[in-house]
Amino acid sequence: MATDASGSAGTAAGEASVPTMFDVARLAGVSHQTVSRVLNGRADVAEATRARVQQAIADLHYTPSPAARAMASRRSRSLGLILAGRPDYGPSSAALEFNQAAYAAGYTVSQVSMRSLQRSALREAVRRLVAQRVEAIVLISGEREAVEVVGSVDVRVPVVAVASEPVSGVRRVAIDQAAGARAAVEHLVGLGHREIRHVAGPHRWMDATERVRGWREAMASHGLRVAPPIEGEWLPDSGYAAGVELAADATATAVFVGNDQMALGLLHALRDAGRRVPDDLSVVGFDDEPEAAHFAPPLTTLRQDFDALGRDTMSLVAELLAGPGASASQPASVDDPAPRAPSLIVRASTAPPPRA
Amino acid sequence: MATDASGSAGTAAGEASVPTMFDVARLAGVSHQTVSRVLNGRADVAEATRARVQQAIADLHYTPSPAARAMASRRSRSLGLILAGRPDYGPSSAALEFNQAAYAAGYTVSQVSMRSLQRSALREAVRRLVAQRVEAIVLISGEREAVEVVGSVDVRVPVVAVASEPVSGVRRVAIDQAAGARAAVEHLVGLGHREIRHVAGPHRWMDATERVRGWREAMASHGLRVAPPIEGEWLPDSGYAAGVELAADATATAVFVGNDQMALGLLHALRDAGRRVPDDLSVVGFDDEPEAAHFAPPLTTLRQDFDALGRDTMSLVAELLAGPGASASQPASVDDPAPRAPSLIVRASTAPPPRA
DNA sequence: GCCGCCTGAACGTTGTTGGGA
DNA sequence: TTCCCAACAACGTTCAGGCGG
Repeated sequence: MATDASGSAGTAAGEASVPTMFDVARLAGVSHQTVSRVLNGRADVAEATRARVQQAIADLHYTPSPAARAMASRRSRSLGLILAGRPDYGPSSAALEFNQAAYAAGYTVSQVSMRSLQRSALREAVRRLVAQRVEAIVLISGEREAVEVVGSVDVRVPVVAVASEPVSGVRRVAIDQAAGARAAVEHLVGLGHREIRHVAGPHRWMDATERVRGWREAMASHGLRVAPPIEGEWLPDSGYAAGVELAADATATAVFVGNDQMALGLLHALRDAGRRVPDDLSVVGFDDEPEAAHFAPPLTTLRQDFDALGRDTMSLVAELLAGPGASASQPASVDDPAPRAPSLIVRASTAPPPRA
Repeated sequence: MATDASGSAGTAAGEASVPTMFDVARLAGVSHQTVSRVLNGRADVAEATRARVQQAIADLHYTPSPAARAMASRRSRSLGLILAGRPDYGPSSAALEFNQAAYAAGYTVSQVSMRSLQRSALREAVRRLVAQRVEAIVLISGEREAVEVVGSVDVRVPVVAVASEPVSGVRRVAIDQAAGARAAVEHLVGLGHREIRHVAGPHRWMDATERVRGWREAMASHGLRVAPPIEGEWLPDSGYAAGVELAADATATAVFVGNDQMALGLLHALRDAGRRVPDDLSVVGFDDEPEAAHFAPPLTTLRQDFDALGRDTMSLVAELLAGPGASASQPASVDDPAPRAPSLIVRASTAPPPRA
């Protein structure tokens, strides 16, 4: 009954090596092929046999070798995730949620992180991921150039990026940054503000550009004067610098700041300059990081749902992988998901402008 | 000259499939085995042959299949990283740096992230990583239980965790939390404070426990009264709650807070209660997250070098993998690295106590 | 007899038959 | 028949041997 010629894995003297299908097959009294069918849930296996095999698998603590499986099936069941940039609240959250979704979907994600964007390093990372035979590549990085570089490498797998502007060679998932900016302006205009400044992130970031665009559009739609935005680097220090500049500007009554970190620095500068928020000047941030509710004063800001963003990313990857895989029948016509709009969180940093 | 019986990979009609060693061998006019030696940098290959093979590799854009390589060599060249907990500044930074170091060392890291700690989910993650044949498992999570759970699963690979207390079954890398707490107290005592309170993190976190211990020790060494610590949940909100409590305590002149986020909430509560910092009360934080320098007032805090922590983690993994691998000659006597001490960053939230 | 190269056999799976109750 | 299962051949590497110059 025991298969004879096959059972080679004869557990040598030294290390108790990892059991193989053959070990399971021998223990269950079937062929290795039957074990394979049980593992892959194929239909034609007798219930009794299936149970016997399962038992043997459990007894031996057998787990199939992903390497062998990948080789034979020509599928790695793994995804590549590139994280380029500072480990900020937003990207970290999105990456976490993406990882979780990928894990739930049975994929392994091999992640490569880099603190700064260097074209060659980024290209190299993509190539390495492709060499690892990942089935798709995901990029989380706000910098336009990063997305362009990754999109420009010739890979034979889907590339998905978190990006608020279209980029060739890349499928996108995004949050509607311009809508958030518009909401900020509408809120301030509703309070009676007319001189609304903007402290932007670096223009090489797509989100920064989009927020500027939304701010401009909303200002124009109300016929308001659009002063040139002040550009910062996302960090509190550059927010401080912008605050120094704005404290000297007697005409401004409100500021829409590109993110919460800069808003924090800006509040600091205004405090140092003796300008009161929101009495003298209203401030709106962007992101709603956990700290924002406790700034001085608590910050009115736009919350981005980074968790949903991460999940959307995995959903798109899954569709892309399912679509063209079936055959040529499916035209792989998967659309990028619609961007979600940020939601306005009103706190104490905004109020009607001071009476002139 | 061309090998005949072997060159099977005959590029079928449809998809241009990935080239194999045989394709390279055929193009270079050598055997597949010679290609392998070139790839692995073996000695006995003539220089001219080597060059020819390299050329063929480049021409075909050949990259070896990691699956096949793993199967034949019985090494996956991959590491497992588990991230359990909120995506805070510290863990995110350490993970980023670890990833980078692993990448530089030629390892693939397959990362699984989970927002909260559930024993079964954590065990499952470990098992899945083991099933993937990772060569080591790294855990980044401050919660004691997480480390214990991961350490308790019977895996046949090294397990390394970021942990400030010893845990069985786990190699450790850490920052000296108690030393940081002592430094905080010394700083405050040096300013003349005697009634120094502590707002701790949840005691299920090792770091929280260690900071309490350091605070106690330092207080005792100065013969100071040790009031029971207030326990929070690391978040700004719980810092606010602690602040409310402390604002009512007329005897306290200084607070050492378990992390910067809670310190922020605490500052907020004190402000709301009309207590001035540092005039009425001094505040010290922990972590030095990027925001801390712009709190109101800028926060005196203890900086942890999370980047170094991440690198140390990878270094330990590398040693562990190199050690026992060679043979039984090396007793695998690799020590855990010495914990690094946090450094005190003095800002505006601390000052001498008000004159009584 | 030493270098340089090749042949043959694993490694542990998944497809694809074809044959036995 | 209608299921179920076994044998055989990939998949793309690395590792022992061996055989020419």
